[in-house]
Amino acid sequence: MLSNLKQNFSHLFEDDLIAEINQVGNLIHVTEGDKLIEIGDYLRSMPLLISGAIKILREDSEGDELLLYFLEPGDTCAMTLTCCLGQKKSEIRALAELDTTLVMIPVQKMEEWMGRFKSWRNFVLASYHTRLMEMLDTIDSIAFLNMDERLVKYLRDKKNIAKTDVIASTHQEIAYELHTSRVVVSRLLKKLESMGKIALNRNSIKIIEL
Amino acid sequence: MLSNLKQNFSHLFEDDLIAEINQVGNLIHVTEGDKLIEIGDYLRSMPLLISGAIKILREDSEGDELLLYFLEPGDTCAMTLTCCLGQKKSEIRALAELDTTLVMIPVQKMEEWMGRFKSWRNFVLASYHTRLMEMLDTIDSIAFLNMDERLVKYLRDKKNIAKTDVIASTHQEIAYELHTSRVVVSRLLKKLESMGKIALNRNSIKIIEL
DNA sequence: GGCTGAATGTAACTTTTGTTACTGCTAAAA
DNA sequence: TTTTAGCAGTAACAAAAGTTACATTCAGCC
Repeated sequence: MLSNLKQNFSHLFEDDLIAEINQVGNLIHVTEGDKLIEIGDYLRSMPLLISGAIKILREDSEGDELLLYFLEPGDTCAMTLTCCLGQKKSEIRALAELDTTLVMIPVQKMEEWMGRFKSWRNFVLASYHTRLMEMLDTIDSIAFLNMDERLVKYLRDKKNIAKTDVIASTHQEIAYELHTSRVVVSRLLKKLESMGKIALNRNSIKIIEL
Repeated sequence: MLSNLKQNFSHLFEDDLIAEINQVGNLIHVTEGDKLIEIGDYLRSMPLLISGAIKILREDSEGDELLLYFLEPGDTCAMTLTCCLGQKKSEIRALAELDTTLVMIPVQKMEEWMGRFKSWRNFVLASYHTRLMEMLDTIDSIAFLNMDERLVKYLRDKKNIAKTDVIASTHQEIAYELHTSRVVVSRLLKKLESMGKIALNRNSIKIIEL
């Protein structure tokens, strides 16, 4: 575990802290599609992402979803931080977007480290910063962009996260994450295809140039 | 200033910290409509809200606005926190919604206090928590609600912030903050009036029952 | 090979939101 | 008092998004 940890976090944490994380952290692997957090869960540990990607989703009153953002290696879940510290229920759902490896840190430790390690404090604050910025970005998208532009952004994000030009999603799945309907997604995808920007196949979309 | 401080923050901070805030903090008053932060500003101090209210706005590429949320007494600006610590430009605009009193804390102090005062750490973390929750709420509104519901929510919020049933805004102002057009706002307000929920007057809206 | 269920394509229509254009009203300035 | 600028009301239309309904295609299974 140490080697993996260092790869993503050594530039952030001093060796002492890395060693402690190595001691108390719990290394876990999850597979694409696995659920990590459900809305309403109480959380007792926070994740440090070693590899893979996690998607964070919000749910409306009808049970429909909206993709908020992705977590990538080196990230932690800011929502979890605040939930742990405040003993609050989770307001979001977290699913593995890819096969993912993470280190789980017990709440007590993260509180203790806030006092002991300046680098930990900075990491936690920086995490909040990036998360607030991601949320702003999400707000920009849904408030300022039309669905066709949001779809293009979504495809770009997916491509960057999975590091591949072929996105393995159905139109229905995309519709869920953008909080719209399958018909709308099909319509707009077709338009993108006719513009030569993507190629459509059953269960997958190839990005040509976006 | 001490007395004001204690009123809003004494349950959060130990006396030592209150005393220090009293020493290094800079008490300022602003009038409704005053601009506190512009997009792109570098921030060198963080505000603690004593009285009044601040509205936080986001801007799109065309220069149009969107109301994100309000800050109330006892709050601080989470965006400012991250900007200060990360030496980043502000991503938001802050305007005085009401006549407002705040204490400005220099960046160096807030960093120092993070190490020295547990209560300060908790306050900063709790601030991030509430702000993330507010942002989630904003996302819920724009992603899941129709304009008529958003308008109702907006009017309720305004009423609660100003603690009055009469909202002194033009339709144009409301349209800016909801990122829609004046005609749409007029239309929906008229509908609310015909349902007996509000009463419309020039430059003001009286909330009857929402 | 034929069956089946999921995925996709598409037309037709509705609803919601945004836009344009013009009206009249009101408060404050001249 | 008259003028004027900003505010509000509303009709008519356009665009974006959501809905319904049905046809077609495809992969995997029997």
